Amino acid sequence: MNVSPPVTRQELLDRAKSIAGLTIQQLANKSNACIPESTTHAKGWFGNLLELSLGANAASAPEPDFVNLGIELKSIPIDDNGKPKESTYICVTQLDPVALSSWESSLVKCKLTEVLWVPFEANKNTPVPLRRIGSPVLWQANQAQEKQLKDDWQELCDMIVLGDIDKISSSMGKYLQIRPKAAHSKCLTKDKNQSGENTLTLPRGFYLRPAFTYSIISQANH
DNA sequence: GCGTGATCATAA
DNA sequence: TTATGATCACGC
Repeated sequence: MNVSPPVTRQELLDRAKSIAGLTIQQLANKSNACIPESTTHAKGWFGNLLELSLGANAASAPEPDFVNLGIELKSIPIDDNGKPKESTYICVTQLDPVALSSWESSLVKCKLTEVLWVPFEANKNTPVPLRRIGSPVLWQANQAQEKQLKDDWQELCDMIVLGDIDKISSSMGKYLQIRPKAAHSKCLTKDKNQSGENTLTLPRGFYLRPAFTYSIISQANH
């Protein structure tokens, strides 16, 4: 099945609503997709199926999934209580001071301008095909949320620009955190900070803490 | 290696 | 039980 990109945000939301309540098995059938027995070696599998099902541009580029709408698609695993099981990956942490000069032009803000969150059951005791898809939430940060994200981002980026990236801990940041994002811990990328010569460091990414994503997806019940 | 999609596995 | 640090798969 080849799904064309949605033309309007309402169309996108309608499509997401139409798959809410389905099991992963039912959604996979629509796309003639095979379900992995375990997600251990297919970590991004559901996210990819969701993109396919909703008509996202399958490009692996640092831009929103629905470029024409400026909307990012995120699947989010929840437990029996509806709480996120994991933090949510946003994007890589750029190490170029120029790219980090302002929140307004940051990759993080770009990705989080508007997000379609699609929760799904991820209880270990439930076989993958029987897990159900939840109600989608189309979200934009309110003023308080954006301020906190910006503050976290600014604090973390200040450290990167100053050459203190190795001092950054995942425990920093209230909503936003920086953690490793690589194939393995031996990966290296160039770190061109203000302190002088270029060094190599482990690639990292920005993540949203579960407490924050929970406040977002529970908006649906407010 | 970089960027996409993320979850795994173990220490705290 | 939770969160940090590490890792899996894929296209290019």
